[in-house]
Amino acid sequence: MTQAISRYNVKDCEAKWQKVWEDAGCFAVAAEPARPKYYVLEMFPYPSGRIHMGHVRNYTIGDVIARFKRALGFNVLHPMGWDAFGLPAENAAMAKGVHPGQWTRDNIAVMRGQLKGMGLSIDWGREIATCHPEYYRHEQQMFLDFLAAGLAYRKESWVNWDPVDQTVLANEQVIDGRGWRSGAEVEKRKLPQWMFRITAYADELLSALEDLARWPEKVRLMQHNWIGRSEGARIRYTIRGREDLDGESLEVFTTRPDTLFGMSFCALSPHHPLSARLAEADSGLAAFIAECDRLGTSEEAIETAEKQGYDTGLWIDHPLLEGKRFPLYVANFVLMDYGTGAIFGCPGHDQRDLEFARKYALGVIPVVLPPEATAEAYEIGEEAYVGPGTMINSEFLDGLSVEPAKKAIIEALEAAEAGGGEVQYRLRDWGVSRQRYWGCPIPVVHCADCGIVPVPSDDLPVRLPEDVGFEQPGNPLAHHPTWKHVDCPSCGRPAERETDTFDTFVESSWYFARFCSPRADTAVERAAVDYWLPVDQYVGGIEHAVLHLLYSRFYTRALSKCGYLMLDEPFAGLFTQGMICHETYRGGDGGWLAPDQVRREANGATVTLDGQPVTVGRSEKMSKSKANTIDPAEIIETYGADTARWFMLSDSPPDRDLEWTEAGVEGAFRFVQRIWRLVGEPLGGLPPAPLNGAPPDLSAGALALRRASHKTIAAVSEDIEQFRFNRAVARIHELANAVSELDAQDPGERWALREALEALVRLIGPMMPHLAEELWRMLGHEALLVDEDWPEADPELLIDDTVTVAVQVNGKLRATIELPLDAEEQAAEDQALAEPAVRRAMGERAARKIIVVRNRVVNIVV
RNA sequence: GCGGGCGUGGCGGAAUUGGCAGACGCGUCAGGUUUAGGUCCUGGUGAGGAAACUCGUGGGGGUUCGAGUCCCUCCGCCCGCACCA
Repeated sequence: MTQAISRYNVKDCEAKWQKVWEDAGCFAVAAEPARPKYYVLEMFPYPSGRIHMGHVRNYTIGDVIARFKRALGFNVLHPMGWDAFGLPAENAAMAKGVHPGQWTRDNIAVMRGQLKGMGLSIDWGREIATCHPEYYRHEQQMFLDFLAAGLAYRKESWVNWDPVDQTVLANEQVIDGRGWRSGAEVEKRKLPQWMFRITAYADELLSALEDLARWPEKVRLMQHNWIGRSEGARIRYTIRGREDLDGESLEVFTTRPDTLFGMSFCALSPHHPLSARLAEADSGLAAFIAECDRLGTSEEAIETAEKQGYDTGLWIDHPLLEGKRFPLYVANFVLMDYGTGAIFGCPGHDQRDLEFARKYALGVIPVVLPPEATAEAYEIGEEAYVGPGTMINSEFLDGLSVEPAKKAIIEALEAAEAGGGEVQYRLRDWGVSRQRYWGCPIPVVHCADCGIVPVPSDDLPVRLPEDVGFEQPGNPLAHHPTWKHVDCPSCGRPAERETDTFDTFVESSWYFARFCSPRADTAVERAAVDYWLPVDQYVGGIEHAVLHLLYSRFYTRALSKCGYLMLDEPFAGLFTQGMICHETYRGGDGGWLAPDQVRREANGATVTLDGQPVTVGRSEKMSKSKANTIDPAEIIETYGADTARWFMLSDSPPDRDLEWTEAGVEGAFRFVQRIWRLVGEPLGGLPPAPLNGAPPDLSAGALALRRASHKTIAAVSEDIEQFRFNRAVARIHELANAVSELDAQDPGERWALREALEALVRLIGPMMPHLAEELWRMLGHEALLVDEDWPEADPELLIDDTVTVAVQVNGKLRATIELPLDAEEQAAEDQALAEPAVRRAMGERAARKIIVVRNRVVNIVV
């Protein structure tokens, strides 16, 4: 009854079904308030030119979820767009003379085609590109609203300057002292900047992390640490020693106010305003500050830098001890970015302070006595003591432990009006000004008379000019002959536009909301966002743990404050996928070789195509710099999208790194062909669709296959729900094996075979949609598989009537026995003791104790 | 330094959360069909052993009838943050 069939024609088939889905508008959705919705979103791509393997993995995972939820009956929103502003477009303009806009649009066209070739269940009618004025005009309006709400402001501040990209970077965009994109060592510069007041939400962004139950613990932790909440106290000191400053106060922040009586100095950051003032009259100090600036902020610089200070000659009074005064230094290890930019030093209980005190021969007074130590004998050696203990040498704090001492000292400071309790965050406000062309113009005008004037809403958008040149370094907007010259919207006199553009992370902070009503005249349509948001499942790379994912959480709150949304958290569920890795190769000259420049010889050695030796390196993240990339377009061309998708899901759990191998892809391809034969060959002998109730008196083989089908349905459903695609794949392999094993003879068996094949086809649907659709049609169904409901497992077929139980003697496995499900303990014992291998292992000894775990194990202790 | 994760066959990884370690796949070996095959089918494949068995989840120790799973300790690798007061 089986017959040989031709090979599955991947290319024709995939193109055919993609067209069918598109023509039928299968994935176009509208808000339907009566239906449950599910919003699946993958981080939208930057249009760099071609899709890479990371995209394939990202969009495959998202598409499996989208198709699965759709089959479960949800109204699924699954859109796609382009994060289209950014520096690479400008670099391309400089290198190739193409306009950034043209380059971007060309790339989008190529990549859209590539993504469509993957067979994604995307509502392409909602496609957006952030470089389009219809997108960024709304962003400009949001900025004006933020400005009015006090959420955006302008400030002169020390910034991270990327000398290669010629722009400012936010703190989150500096990795190990280097620009996140250029890799150039970042310099400190003082510039006026537009800032977003993310710190206003520091506490909320922190505490709400606890409720993000469907976010990876790792990401929540990284955000927790990034926000960096510390409880402590602000302490005000009076400055002495110079007439014009005498009586002014200096504020410091500390998390250890309990150690106030152990202080021996205060120190200012080199960037503290007071340092600058003092340096005006002190050339030695000015030189010291310049020296500090010269030392980088790189990891090595910090590790090797010695604690250094400059004695200002000034003194500060102790706030609670009459007549006690301490020297004031400027010190290289005090950060202006954190707290108040000034510290008090307690060498006994802070390692940095101790090193500083030893160097400048300052006092070291222990004020916290470790539990085992005695006050008389206790001294601080090379290590500051930071553990718990009892207060000593501390006036009214003596005898208290650390936490009560903190409370008591804060009360005393408040009473003396010299400070009080305070919470500090490591999080800084988000600097959004970028000195670049290819970004959203910041809609303000600088007027000599009126100052900073927002562009009126009616004049939006402020469009980027198309006619710009990239001949000179710096920002083309600033060099443009006419663009920036405008009349002041307020007084009408000649004024200048702001030439900075927004950080591109601003666009990605609200695109998920725009997708809900992508063609609306307003930024968002309330009914649409109220229905669709939040995103139910977001999928993307871990690299955005504290960038995009933190900015978006802030921005959503800011939009809600300004009336755009009624929502705090944009992403209810988050999944972070692992990277795609590949072996690395180096030739004789040490240069990197691409995978298609090497081959494997029969003896296992790896050589270049002309036989030269190759050093095989470890598997690393695919990157252009190591030449270990594989172009997904070539894979899809050769094997088809289903094979690429299936391989992506097969072996590695999706949150772990995936090792790309040629053998693995070929294995996936063989499975595609195998399923094709498995369904196609017995086709003529199967009962026709639709399949009605099972015939009575099924053979054992038919019943076993039915059980396998339903167990697989249950397991795969659960696995997809839990993102365990690799396990789902294994279960599907098992069902395929079970199908192969049954040689269907009678009508009951043929019935069970059709049931199994239909289950198989429906289960692979989300993962290999083209193959599944083709086979569904071959099985005789008129309707499209994408419109079918997800299969349901029959609970009765999930339970076997017998179970295999392990029999142990003293915990060691000696035999297995078949028992009826839920057999009585006595029956299990009897059967276990009757096993020859068990009797051998027991020898002459009698059972002292028998532990029976029903349906699992019998353990005989002798 | 602080925080987090991981360590299981030749490889990717399973293991119902304390109950048959190695599912499934890749690779490989043997046999077969076709034979131009890199196709397909059958069987084997943690190590040692002829077998009975013994050993085996990074190392060491512990709890337990029973540990990959729990506890202690050490080692290695990866990631995030880092002079944060």
